[in-house]
Amino acid sequence: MSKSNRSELSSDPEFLLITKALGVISGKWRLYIILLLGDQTLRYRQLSEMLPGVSEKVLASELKSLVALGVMKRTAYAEIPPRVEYSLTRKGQLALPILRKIQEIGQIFN
Amino acid sequence: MSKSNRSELSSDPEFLLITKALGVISGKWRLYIILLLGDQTLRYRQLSEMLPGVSEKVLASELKSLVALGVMKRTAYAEIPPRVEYSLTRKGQLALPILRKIQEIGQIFN
DNA sequence: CTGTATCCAAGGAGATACTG
DNA sequence: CAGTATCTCCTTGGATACAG
Repeated sequence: MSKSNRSELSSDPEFLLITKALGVISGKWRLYIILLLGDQTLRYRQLSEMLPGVSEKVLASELKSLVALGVMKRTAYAEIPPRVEYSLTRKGQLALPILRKIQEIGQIFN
Repeated sequence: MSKSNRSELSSDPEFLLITKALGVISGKWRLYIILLLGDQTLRYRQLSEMLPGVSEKVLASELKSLVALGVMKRTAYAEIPPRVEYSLTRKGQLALPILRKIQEIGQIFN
């Protein structure tokens, strides 16, 4: 990383990229949820069961954020009872290999 | 990521790795600071000048955390005025290529 | 020069009850 | 089944003054 002195970090393109990336992965559960989904398609209930200890409110808002960020897509079926499925978007799948690499960082510092 | 149902996520080794990794990179400035340092050795003042808008308290506590995590090492010289140099540890250098990759995630979601 | 000590505000995360 | 709505913390990040 080379740096020319700017008066504001917010005008540094690299800083903006890093901030964007952190938006995708940071949060206590966010990265874990993405890796958990992986290449699968899962229903809300399935995700919820795979995340014991994560409250409804937290899971729902994380999923909503991930959809807004363009990481996941949400597909709702007009059935009763309701069925909603989550899967990674194309962008999410593109990022997946790098996201998996992040676990290696955990290994290095163990 | 395959999941067997455990009652607690905290007993899932993958969750622990991810949490550890997040500890290294998450925080508004942490990842940026690591990449900024890169292969160089820099003094406190140099880092401070490269991070306009980051207060002394925040920079100092981030550096302290990074040292505690084993990402950076701190070398103090018994001189007047004091001189302190920061550089990546071996582990930090090991992680560096992956950390750089994280910027690509920012690119994907731009 | 290289940091600490305080105090404060804002947002993230959690518990619980309720709804379409 | 798939979420919202509230209400509470708790932690992170920031401003500023001070210290070794």
